[in-house]
Amino acid sequence: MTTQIEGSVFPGGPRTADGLREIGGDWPGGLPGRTRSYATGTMIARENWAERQTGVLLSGWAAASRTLADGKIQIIDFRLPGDLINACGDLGRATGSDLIMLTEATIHDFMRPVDALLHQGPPRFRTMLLCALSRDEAIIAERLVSIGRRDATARTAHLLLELGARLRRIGLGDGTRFACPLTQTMLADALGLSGIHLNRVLRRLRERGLVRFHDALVEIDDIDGLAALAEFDGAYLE
Amino acid sequence: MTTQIEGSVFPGGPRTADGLREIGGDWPGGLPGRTRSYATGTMIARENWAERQTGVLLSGWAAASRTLADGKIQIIDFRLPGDLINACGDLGRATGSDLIMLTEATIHDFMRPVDALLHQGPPRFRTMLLCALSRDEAIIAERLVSIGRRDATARTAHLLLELGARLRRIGLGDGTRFACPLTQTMLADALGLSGIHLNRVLRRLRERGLVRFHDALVEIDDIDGLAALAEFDGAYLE
DNA sequence: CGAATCGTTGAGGTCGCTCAATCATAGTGG
DNA sequence: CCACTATGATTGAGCGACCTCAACGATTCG
Repeated sequence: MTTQIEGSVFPGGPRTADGLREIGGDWPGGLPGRTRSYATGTMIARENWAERQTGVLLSGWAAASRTLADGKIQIIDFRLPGDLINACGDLGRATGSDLIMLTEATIHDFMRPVDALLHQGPPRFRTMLLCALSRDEAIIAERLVSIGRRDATARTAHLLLELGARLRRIGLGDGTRFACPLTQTMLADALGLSGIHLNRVLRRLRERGLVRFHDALVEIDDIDGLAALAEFDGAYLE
Repeated sequence: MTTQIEGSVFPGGPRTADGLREIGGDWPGGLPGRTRSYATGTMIARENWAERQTGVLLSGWAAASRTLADGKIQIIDFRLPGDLINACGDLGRATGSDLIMLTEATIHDFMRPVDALLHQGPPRFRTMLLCALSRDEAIIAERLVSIGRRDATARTAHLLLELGARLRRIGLGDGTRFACPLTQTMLADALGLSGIHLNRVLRRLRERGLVRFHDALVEIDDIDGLAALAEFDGAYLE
């Protein structure tokens, strides 16, 4: 599955996010820190976030999630290349969610408390940190609206459109066709649905000619129809 | 209703949040900006967030919310005294939610783009801004988990416990008994439930001896039972 | 081939929704 | 003082979106 994502759909596509380049460009001495790879399925539990774990996801997909006592899982947000990881881990609060690698992934850790980064890093970094945090919040808020007040169909459509738009911004696809290494169960866990029901929702969306999701590939056939169904407005993604 | 909150339940309680004092303490010249009052029900639509509207809620309750095309409302978060308002309004992204005053409220605007505050303000302010943002995100994420994966009863219990804990931190109540100027409909809109169903949920919680909500007052009778039911852990509130 | 994972479909149950009515309280104008 | 209205809480009845349990097919991998 990972191979599919990394290799076949966008063979020469960029593997590095714009956001990362921006950070690196202004940073004295380039990009200090340590880059590490993680295998698919690696989980960093929320108790294990050390203060130096503020970093950037360079490649691959990950998910911030929570697991409840009865085993139910809620994926809070998917992390795509360029997204900050654990932006505020050492400010005194528990991070609150686990991070699970959904593909092979590489993460660049800045190796410093985020507080030091904030005060000693270049001004541009401060702005970026603020931007990244506020975007995270906007994304989560939008998901909250979806889960709280949209039905399963609109909710699903909305998430697929969001993923397409986010991937397009980092050069992975054109917003209508993109590699998506998620299982239906994972998608359901992000949407607050059961996997079985999501399966039926996807079938209906497919039968209506709106979007197909198969073989780790999302193909949006009617982006206007889908956006209308979901009331999707990508402004919150900047 | 507002009088009830302001006057009777916690007659001498602090009206100013700790967080605000912290900001003011380090700020050169005290607390520059402008303080304005708003009447109950005043709404600042998300299109109207000007860049200078970054500020702090000094008193009263407000709600960040979204209204969908069919009229359904989702309250994304309640804003309590000390909470930042529109922390990232001028960073290029639409704020994404309306702000509605749920009581008479006063907001202190810093009257500068948040970017200027970030770079020119005291270092302590940068840290606070980051803390405030990450806390907002944690709160919203926790609500997302609730709405996505907890049933209506646990969801309701969780929110009431959260409100109690947040209010306690700013000196409004002891976590088990606090003024709450919300209607059941508002509570329902924050929880992704219908008002009618929330009413039944509240009745069941009352009959089980866990919590009572009446006359703009929440009284938690069995905080341990309620926390167990909701799997509540207040660590995400710092 | 056996095991594991994922997707797909059917059947039935339930949680939470919608529609509708009633009651309580407060405010308003005559 | 009393209609009249508006808002919010409460309860009943019926329905539907979504869940759970269960089975089965397809694919991959050791």
